[in-house]
Amino acid sequence: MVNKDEIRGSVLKVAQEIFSRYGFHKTTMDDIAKGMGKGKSSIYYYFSSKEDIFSAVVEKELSELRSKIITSVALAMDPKEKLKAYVNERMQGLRNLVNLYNVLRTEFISQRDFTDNIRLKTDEEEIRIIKNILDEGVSDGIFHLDDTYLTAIALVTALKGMEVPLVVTQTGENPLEMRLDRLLDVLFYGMLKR
Amino acid sequence: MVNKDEIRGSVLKVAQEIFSRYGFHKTTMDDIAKGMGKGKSSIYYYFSSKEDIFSAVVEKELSELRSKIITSVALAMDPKEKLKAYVNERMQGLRNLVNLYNVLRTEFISQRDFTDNIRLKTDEEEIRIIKNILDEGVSDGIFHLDDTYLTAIALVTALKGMEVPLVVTQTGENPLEMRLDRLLDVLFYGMLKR
DNA sequence: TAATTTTGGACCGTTTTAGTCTATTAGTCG
DNA sequence: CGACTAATAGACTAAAACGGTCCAAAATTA
Repeated sequence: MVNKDEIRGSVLKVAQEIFSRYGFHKTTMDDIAKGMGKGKSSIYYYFSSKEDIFSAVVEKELSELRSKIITSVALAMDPKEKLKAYVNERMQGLRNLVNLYNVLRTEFISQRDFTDNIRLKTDEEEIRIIKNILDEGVSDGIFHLDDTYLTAIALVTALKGMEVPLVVTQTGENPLEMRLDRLLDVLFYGMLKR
Repeated sequence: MVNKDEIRGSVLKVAQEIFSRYGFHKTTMDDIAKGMGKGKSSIYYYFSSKEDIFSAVVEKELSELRSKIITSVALAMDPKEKLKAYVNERMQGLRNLVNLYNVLRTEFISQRDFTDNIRLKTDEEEIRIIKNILDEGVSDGIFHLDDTYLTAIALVTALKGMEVPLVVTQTGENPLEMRLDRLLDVLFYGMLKR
């Protein structure tokens, strides 16, 4: 036994690439096995099903983004900087996640349970993180908000809505960044004014 | 009847995009039909088979590249400029063709007849075009060549060989252009030197 | 209205697919 | 070496997806 987790990791690496390229349904277990240079049975030795691999890929991507965001936010000084850091990190991670999100959106429409579970978990976590930042800002007297929870929801919803044009306009200059900056300006204006 | 050829054209447009994204085998007739917002039967009303559509896509792409090259070459003044124009146009068209060529290379290894037919036809046409340019240059006393046919074959072979690294390094700077320029220099040097 | 073009949907035989089973190899430890 | 375990390949199966057909119903044209 070399290292089971290590091989599991490289399976996920291979799978992530193929999944994000071809989508869930067009990716076959044989594709992944071939990408590993092994037989299909070997893959089933490390994972119990195709969905198992896919969930693991999504989870891995999410947790990587999560930890990046957390450290980046922790390093920022005041709440305003933290929020900016959060949005920046999220935008970076977005590019990696876009394909997977896209897969979820386009391919699991008929399998609602699966999608909704992941999306719901993600959304709630994001809302919580942003709400914490906003709360901190409010108690510091920097933000002026009646309801930080609702504001966090609005921000997350806006961010999610922004993913679509990113998918559409993958090449050339990226209009998302500009729009997110504008959004941020508007939000800051709303929060900071009087 | 609106215009049968028009609809055929838009089917090809849709098919070209899906084929070059997913490859031949991973593209289903239902994908193409869905891309057209129609049922599968409608597609079979305009085309007789999946391979029929694929061939038509390749042919269309080739003829577009062909006419571009021809006009560009015709506009150039002397044979040296014509050869340069040819290579430049071919490089441009290459980017559109790369995916399709890639599909042919990677997916039709087991279906030799199909691939060889298309490749052979293409090669012979390219060789003929280049040979004509070289002949013109020789009779004008600009190129010094013993066998323009063999030289044309060498050039086509070289150009074809160049496609592979283009596929591999699609993003960022494109090493192909540099290498083609070098190749052209070398060829010109060989042809022009006393 | 009648004739023709175009379409959706059910359908069919075949191929591909996710997943299983088993036998075999490679590696470890005493 | 020999016994045990980890890891793999490959044949296999049931179910799904696939390319392609058929036909009746729209939609269009005349």
